[in-house]
Amino acid sequence: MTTLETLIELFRQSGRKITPQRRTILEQLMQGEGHPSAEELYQQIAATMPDVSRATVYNTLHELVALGVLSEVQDLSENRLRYDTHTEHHHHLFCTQCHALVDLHHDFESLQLAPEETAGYQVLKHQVTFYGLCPECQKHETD
Amino acid sequence: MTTLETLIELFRQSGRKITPQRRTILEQLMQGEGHPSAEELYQQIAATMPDVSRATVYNTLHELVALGVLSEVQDLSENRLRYDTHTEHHHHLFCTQCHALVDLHHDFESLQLAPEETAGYQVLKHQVTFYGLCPECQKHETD
DNA sequence: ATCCGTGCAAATCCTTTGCATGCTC
DNA sequence: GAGCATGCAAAGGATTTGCACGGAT
Repeated sequence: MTTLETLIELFRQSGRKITPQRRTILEQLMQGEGHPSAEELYQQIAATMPDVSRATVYNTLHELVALGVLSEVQDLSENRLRYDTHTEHHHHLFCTQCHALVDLHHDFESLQLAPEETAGYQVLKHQVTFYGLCPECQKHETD
Repeated sequence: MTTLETLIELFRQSGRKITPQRRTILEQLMQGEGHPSAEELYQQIAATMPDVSRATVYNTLHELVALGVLSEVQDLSENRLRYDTHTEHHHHLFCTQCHALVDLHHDFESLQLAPEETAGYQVLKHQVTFYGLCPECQKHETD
């Protein structure tokens, strides 16, 4: 997780301008807990800043992804993108039924590939996704 | 990988009907190598069966996912779904620049979660994604 | 003063849906 | 023959784009 100040500094240093809209978007992202979609974020921003444009929200999200401080995850159930502020190394628990997504912090040390396995890729990081049923969906399993 | 015959049998046993369209779609999926999107698949089918409807392709893909013989994977660059016929246990190599996706068969034995780490999830399987640069994008890195 | 960022609205792309017809079982 | 699958076209939803105006540096 990055702090708001760091983000603003990052924007400035990359020649981008800090506008009230962007500041609000960054604040919302930093204080949020989950993996918001662009629309959800837009709704939150619009609550305090009624005239924001969806285009501005999308635009800012793309900037953040380009800066590497935000990552996109696909939401298969809703068929849209969600955004994750945890760009540091972490993993996911994914419910195959309701598609809920939970962050998981755990260090798997043994995930190295032999050079001949990488298909020529220069591997920079990895992520493990565990698939299964979340507590809620396990309850409904008995139906 | 499943065989065409197995799939057809699976359709029949689940009370679904086998139509020429579905047969063609299954054939294309089985003989393809990559991770096609619905549209790419539609184009391939349309080459030999000009009147197929996109709706039929989407419909059949959903049936296959429901039957568990096909899995959806995210394509962040094009913002659409891709389909993977390899539902058996395997992993992915993903290029963060061009978003190319390569299958990787390797058994990581030590990927177990302690009960208290699972957030109540009943974990059924896991997948490791390695992020990095594919050979092509490494070449362009020197620009 | 210079540009970049914004809002608006239209456009685009992927995917879903409704309905009448046709085909599998 | 019964009921599901199909094709078509329109609808829906997420995201992108063009453009003139306004604000940050």
